[in-house]
Amino acid sequence: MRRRDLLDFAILGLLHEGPLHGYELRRRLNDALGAFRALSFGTLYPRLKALLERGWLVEDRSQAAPGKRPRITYALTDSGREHFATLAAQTDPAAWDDEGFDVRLAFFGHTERDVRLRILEGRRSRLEERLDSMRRATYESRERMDTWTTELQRYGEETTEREVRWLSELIEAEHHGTTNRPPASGPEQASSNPPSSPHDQDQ
Amino acid sequence: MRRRDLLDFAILGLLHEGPLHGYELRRRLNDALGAFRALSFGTLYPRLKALLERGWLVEDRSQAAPGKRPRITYALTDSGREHFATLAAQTDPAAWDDEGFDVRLAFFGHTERDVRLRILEGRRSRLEERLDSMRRATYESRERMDTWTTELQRYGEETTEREVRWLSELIEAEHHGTTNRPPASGPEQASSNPPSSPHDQDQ
DNA sequence: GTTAGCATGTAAGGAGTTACATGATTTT
DNA sequence: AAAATCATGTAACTCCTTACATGCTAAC
Repeated sequence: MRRRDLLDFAILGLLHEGPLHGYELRRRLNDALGAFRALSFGTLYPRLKALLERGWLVEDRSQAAPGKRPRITYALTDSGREHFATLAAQTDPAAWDDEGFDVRLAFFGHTERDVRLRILEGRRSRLEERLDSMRRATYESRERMDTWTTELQRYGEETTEREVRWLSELIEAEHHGTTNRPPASGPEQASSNPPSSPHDQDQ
Repeated sequence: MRRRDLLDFAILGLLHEGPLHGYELRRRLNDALGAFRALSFGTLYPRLKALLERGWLVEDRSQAAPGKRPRITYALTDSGREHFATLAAQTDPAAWDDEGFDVRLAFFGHTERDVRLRILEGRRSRLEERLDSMRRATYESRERMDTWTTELQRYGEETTEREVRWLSELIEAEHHGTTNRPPASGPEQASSNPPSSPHDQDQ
């Protein structure tokens, strides 16, 4: 899944909840998903056009009251749903690198459990590798490091360790969970606790 | 300071410790600095050429034993040192966005204290704004969120809060610190503690 | 001997931001 | 009345990764 597909995946995923127009789509992409933090219209609109051409979306311009700027809403087609499912089933390394992981996680509600587990575990190994190389770099450069470089590296390592712990908790939760696919339909009370996060007590 | 200058800044900064060749420079950029995690040679080498042309660096090909591949080392010129200092004095928003902050922090040893403070505070406000918009997004979407979306947002907020606390500690340390510019020359014992990090006890 | 790491470079292609262009509606 | 936000789009530009090309040296 290359960069481009990731955006497609996110758009198609968001539209599972119902039709949206470009502006709103961008807001969700930027605010909700950690990734695409600075997605611009210059990227989004041309991409929406491409998705239309492939038949994954249909547009609805009927909202345009005469004399008003058209407010175009986009809706998922069956083919688009299918394409999303194909992407959601993929478990290549792109699913767990910095680029893709957040987006994939955001749509775990539409992802099979075994795929979820592979992605979480892939992400964890990736971070563990990174932690190794960070520690090696810290060790190798210990001579020439000043206060801030040291602090930056320390914080970086701590952050990565923390994320590894978090992933381990999510993986644990997946193993214990009974549902394979919690209904993405009915919104659930936020009070529930499946991935259970005993974050503030641990360490 | 745009993207491009940031790479220049990092290269020039690294060369303050002494001449390096391209391959090694890349290793340092990738390993030590959190940013440029995947800087490729296709970016680095052309950039080094550009820095040569501007007179900020000089190359030394004399290491090339006959019949051997040349191992070109790059060294800082006075003009390069000057340009680095100019960049190090800048305190525009680019210094505290996701792109630039880590790199700027990595070279705080060559940065004046008032500049350091402005950058740290700029970064903190930036993150506080982000936190606000994350919380707003969480609130607005509370109806339609499934378990994983919730968890992703919770973790994101927690991570950002943690970074804000970290910055506050660094800012505190800057206010209390007596030295304006800890000697970037003599490598100090890693055991020292200026930005002092009582991380594992707090919260 | 063959793989992995050291070492330098170029060319093409992809991807996305910035800037521009336009205009309505809501808030202050 | 002005400013902010909603809303859609295009074009130019920048930048970077990927793939290619070459060849040495150390380790297994």
